[in-house]
Amino acid sequence: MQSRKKAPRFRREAPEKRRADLVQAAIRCLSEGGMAAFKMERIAAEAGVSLGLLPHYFKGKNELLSEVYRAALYDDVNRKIGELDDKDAAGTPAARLCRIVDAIIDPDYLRPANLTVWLALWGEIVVNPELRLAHRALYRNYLKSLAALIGLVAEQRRRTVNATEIARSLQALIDGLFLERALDRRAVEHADFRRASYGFLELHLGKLNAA
Amino acid sequence: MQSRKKAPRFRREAPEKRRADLVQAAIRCLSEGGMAAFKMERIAAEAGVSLGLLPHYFKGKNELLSEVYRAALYDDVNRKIGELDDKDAAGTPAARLCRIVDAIIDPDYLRPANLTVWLALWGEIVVNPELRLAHRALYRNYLKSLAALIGLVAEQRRRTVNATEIARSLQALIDGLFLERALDRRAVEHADFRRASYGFLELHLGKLNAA
DNA sequence: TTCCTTGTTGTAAGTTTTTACAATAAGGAA
DNA sequence: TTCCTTATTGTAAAAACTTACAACAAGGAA
Repeated sequence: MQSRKKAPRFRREAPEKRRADLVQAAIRCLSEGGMAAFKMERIAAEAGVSLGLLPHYFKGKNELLSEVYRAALYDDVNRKIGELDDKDAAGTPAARLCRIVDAIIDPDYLRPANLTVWLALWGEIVVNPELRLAHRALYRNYLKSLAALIGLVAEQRRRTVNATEIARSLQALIDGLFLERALDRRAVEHADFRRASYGFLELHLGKLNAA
Repeated sequence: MQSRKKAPRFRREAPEKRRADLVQAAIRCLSEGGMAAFKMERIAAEAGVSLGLLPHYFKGKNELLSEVYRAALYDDVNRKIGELDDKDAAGTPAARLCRIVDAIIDPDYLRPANLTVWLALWGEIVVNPELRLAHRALYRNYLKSLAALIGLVAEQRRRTVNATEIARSLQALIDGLFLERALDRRAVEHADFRRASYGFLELHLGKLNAA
């Protein structure tokens, strides 16, 4: 009676995959409803599993939140740092800088839904000492690498600039526009990000060959 | 026996004053612990009243949050709009612009604790349709006024600029630095705000006589 | 096929937080 | 002073949420 073979009531997943799925589901919840939507039951539903599975994978809400931070911000920023610090990277420093800027203002990355996640995490980072320390170390590292590359471009062009300050202001400008976009989707187009960020950089470094 | 006159167990306040006090207490909670600290009992304690008083003044948590939004952001931005739109304001347009910029980067205003409140409210605005609509109307209005003043300065100086874009980028730059400061208090000094904002404006409008 | 490991479920207990309300008393009015 | 209005309290019911756990079953191993 093969046709009577009952369908399994649930699917057993490899722990690593399930864990990653749960984190992704949590991120989706954050992007839809901010911290208010970061509820165990909702996350389980979003992942298509029962509530009872969560404590099996995460000791508590806080551990899940840390994992979300790691998956959403940490890995992302670290990828940029990796690219920034890649000494064997192809192209001139200016070309590498353009690649990084393009990555930072990637349209897919600047989705308002994505900023909803950032806002929620920032709101937590500011208030959670553990996350705050981790984030500071990460972010300083990132800005340092960005500043180093900017300094390299300036050096090649025989320009004297405050690379640290330019890097910080560039990131601030982009974050600020990102925020405006999240609060008012139609307020900022992707082209605005390009004009603002490249415009700002070129004021200090001269023409960059943006793609 | 006058000396035996028992001390009152509580003080009766005028409803308007008590209401305002409660909202201020809520803001203080937000600034200390973000949305996680936006709890009825904690707010009552912060205001020095009993938990039971809150439902007497606010139909629910959401109503209190709206009041907080009004008190913390709405009034604040409206004050700036009022100053921006004041046709009888003293001084040249450039001087007025400097006054506004100084107000935006007021050290007292840029306290990290204050940004904690903004972060919490932004996180809510993004997710709460009612707040979002209110905030958009308010903010567009603000940027429009700021752009108008910038346009006026440019006109006087016979410069052709995209005032709307400059206004938006200026605010984005400041917001972004504000955010960095909140996440890492020592990362951005007040002088950095001055240099960044005036530097940015002067690139487009020429020298401004910052105080 | 049968067995065994462990991922998964359902439920319920425990905890925190919000909301409701009857009783109390502050403070002005008469 | 006495009375009256209503701001305020204390408590408890209700709701929302997290955590714990015993029982079940998927799916690979033998």
